[in-house]
Amino acid sequence: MSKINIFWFRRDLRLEDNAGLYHALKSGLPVLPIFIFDKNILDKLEDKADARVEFIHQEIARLSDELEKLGSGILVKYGVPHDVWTELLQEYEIDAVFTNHDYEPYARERDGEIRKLLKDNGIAFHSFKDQVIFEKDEVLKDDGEPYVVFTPYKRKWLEKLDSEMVDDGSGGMLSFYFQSYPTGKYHDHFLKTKPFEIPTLAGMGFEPAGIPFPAREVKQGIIKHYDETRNFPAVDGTSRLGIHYRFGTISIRKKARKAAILNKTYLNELIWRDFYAMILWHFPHVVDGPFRPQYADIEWRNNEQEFKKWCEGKTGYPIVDAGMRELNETGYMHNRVRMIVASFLSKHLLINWQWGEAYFAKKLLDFDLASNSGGWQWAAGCGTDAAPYFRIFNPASQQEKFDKDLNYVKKWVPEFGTKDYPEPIVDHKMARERCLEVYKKALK
DNA sequence: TGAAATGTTGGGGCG
DNA sequence: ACGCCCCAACATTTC
Repeated sequence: MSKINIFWFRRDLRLEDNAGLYHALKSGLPVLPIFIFDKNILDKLEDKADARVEFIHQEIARLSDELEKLGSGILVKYGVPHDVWTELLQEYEIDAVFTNHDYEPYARERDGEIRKLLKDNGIAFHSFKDQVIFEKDEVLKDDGEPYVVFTPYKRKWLEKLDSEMVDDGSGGMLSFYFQSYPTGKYHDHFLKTKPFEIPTLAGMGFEPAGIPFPAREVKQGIIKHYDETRNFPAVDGTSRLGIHYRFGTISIRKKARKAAILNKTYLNELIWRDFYAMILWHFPHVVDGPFRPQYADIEWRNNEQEFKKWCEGKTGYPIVDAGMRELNETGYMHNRVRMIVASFLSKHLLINWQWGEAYFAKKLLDFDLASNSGGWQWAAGCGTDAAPYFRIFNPASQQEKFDKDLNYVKKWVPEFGTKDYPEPIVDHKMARERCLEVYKKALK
C-alpha cells in the first residue's frame, strides 16, 4: 500500500480557497479527503429532523460529486472520531493529516486527542486558520491581553488588515489577509479512487427537515446597500449567508474582501464574528454562563408557561411573535428581531437568557456557538461590550421604527388584529420597572 | 445596536 | 404690549 495524506473536512465544506486543503494538496502525496459524521455531536441532537445535519449531508454529497469529476472521492464515516481514526490507521498508510482549526471547546478537545493518537503512530497533524480572518491571538491589546470591548478590537483588526498589502494580480493592491488559497490549481493531487458510498441520513437516524436552505449566492446589491436595509425585517436586505459561514460552504476571505470594497457595515458584522470566536477561545466559560460573574446572581423568574409562549410566538407582542414564528418555520430570524426577542425574554419575562440561547441553538440553521453566546449575552447585558442592563427594548417602538407598515408582522402573524390574537403576556411598563429592580439587586 | 423621565425653549392663545 | 399658561419640540439626564 502506498502512502497518502489525508485532508479532514469539518466546517470548511468547499474545494476552493480552503487553507488546509491547499496545504494538503501541495504536500506532494496523493490526498484522500474524509468527513466524519460525529456521533458525539449527533447523539446530542434531540430533533431527528435536524436541518443542519441534512445540510451537511447535502453538502458532502455535493463535494462527492465534484470529487468524482476529478477522478477522486470523499471517504465519509459515521462514528466517534477517535474510533474512526483508529480504523483509518488500519486501512491506510498515512503520512500526514491536514485540517483547519476549529475553535470551539469540544473541537479543541477532540483535535487534541486525535493529534496525540496520530503522533503516537508517527503521523503529523497539520492544522490551519481558515474560518476567520484573524484568529484568537492575532488581534490583541498592546499588553498581549485579549480585547473584551469591540470598538478598540475592531480598530486594531482594521489596522492589521492594512498592515500587509500585496499585489492583487490585476494591478491593484489587496490585503495579504484577504488573499485566497488557489486550491483549484492542485486538484489533480487528489487520490485517484472510485467514489465512496456515503452513509444515508436515515442510516444515521435522521430525516430531512423539509425547509429550504439559503442560497450560497447573494442577490445583487444586498451587500452594497446593507447599511441602509439591514434593520428592516420585511425588506430583503441581509445576505442570509449565516449557514454558509457556519459550515464553510463559502470562503470568509472572499466575502470579507467583497465587504471591504462594497459596504463597511457588512464588514463590521464579519469583524463581530471574529471577535466572538476570539472571545470564546480565551473565555470558554461563556458557553456555560455569563462572561461577567455578577450576572449569575440575577433572580430569574423562569416561568415555564411564559417560556413556552415565547417559543411559540404567542406573547401578544406582534414583533416578538413574528420573529419566533419565522424562526420556527424557517430556521432563520432577521437579526434586528433576534435582538428584540432576546431582550424581551431576558428583560421583560426575566427568563434566564441561557434558555433562549439553547432554543436558538436548536432552531437556527446558522447556529454558531461563539456568535450565539455572544449575541445573547449582549442582549441580556452580561457579556463582553454588552448592552447595559437598563437598555430595555420597547417592542412597540421597535416595531414602529423597523416595521412601520406591519409587513413583517402580518407575514408571520396572520391573526394579528383579530380576536384570535392574544393579549400581551406582560404589561410593558410594569415589566420594564420589574427588570430594572431585579437587575439592580443582583448587580449592587 | 434604547427608552423614559426630566429639563428647557419658544410660539401662540388669552385676559 | 404684557404676563401667564399650555404644550410641542428638542435637549439632557437617568435607568
